[in-house]
Amino acid sequence: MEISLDQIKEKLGNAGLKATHQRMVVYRALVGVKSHPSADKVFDSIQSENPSITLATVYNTLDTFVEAGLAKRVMSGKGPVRYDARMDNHHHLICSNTKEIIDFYDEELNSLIRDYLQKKRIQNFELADMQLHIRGEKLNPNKEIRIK
Amino acid sequence: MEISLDQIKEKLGNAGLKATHQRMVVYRALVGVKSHPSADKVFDSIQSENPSITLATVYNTLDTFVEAGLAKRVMSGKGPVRYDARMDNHHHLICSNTKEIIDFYDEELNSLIRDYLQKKRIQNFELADMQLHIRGEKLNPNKEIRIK
DNA sequence: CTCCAAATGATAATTTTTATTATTTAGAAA
DNA sequence: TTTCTAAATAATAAAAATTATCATTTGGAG
Repeated sequence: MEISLDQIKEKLGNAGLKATHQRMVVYRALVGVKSHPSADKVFDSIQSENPSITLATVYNTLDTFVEAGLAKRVMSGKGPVRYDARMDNHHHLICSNTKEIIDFYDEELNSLIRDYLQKKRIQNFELADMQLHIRGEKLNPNKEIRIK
Repeated sequence: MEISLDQIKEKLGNAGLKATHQRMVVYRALVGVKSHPSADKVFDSIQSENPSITLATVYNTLDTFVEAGLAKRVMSGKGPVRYDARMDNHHHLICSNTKEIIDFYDEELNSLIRDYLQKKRIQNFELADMQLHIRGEKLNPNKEIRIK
């Protein structure tokens, strides 16, 4: 179930962004690639179909998406910044070995943390979002991570 | 209560690292500067007293510290990687406005999350550490953030 | 359709980080 | 204490990541 161009156009519109060809392509790549790609990886993945789109444009576009609330930056430790188009609250398992960033959706955990922070009353700080970085190593790099 | 050179020497020794002058200086700066400095900031802060220490050495040294378990990388979004010498489990409030990274120590929160993850049984993944990135904005950039 | 602010391409430049290699040094062993 | 050696550092250079500049193009409001 790939995202359609119309859906992307709508997303961009809702975010107050012009629906340019470049943005459509970058957004589709970001959603499609899954693995929380770096700007460079996005560039690579669109390169052959769209040779005219510059790496600088990819950077700018991803930046724009982050500003507009269409993507998040995810940090992995070393190396380039990586991006995530999934905006619903979720967490990340970060494998120091394979550099994979694996989504960890867990509504129960979300509310656990959210409620706790709420209770804490952090003053002079408007919370935008929070995510848990769970760092570790895959024991078998070739196998998937199974939760529960 | 500044950390003494002997204490640093001991820390380095325990981590299996030679206690070189450069490492002592970088470590002291890292602990002293508080604000989760970037390599560049560490370099700046030691520069005048230690003009012979190269930026490359600062990078290498910080890297070595991370490998050896004496420091952690902290990511702030944009900009360079920042480092944290505090190794006990704690979280970070990240102000998108001032770029500040503020420590958030909370033992109750730690065990809340730790216990939850334990219960979840994440397979094929050896957990090293976890930290919560709490992103937001200081309402008044000049005032402190108060918790509870 | 026209028009213009906004976006992009095509660089160039900067910033951040890593690599290379000759020289120096901490600390183990004599 | 002195000697010796593997490890660490300085002094680059280079690479990787990111941002800036500015002339040209374009989405979409009117």
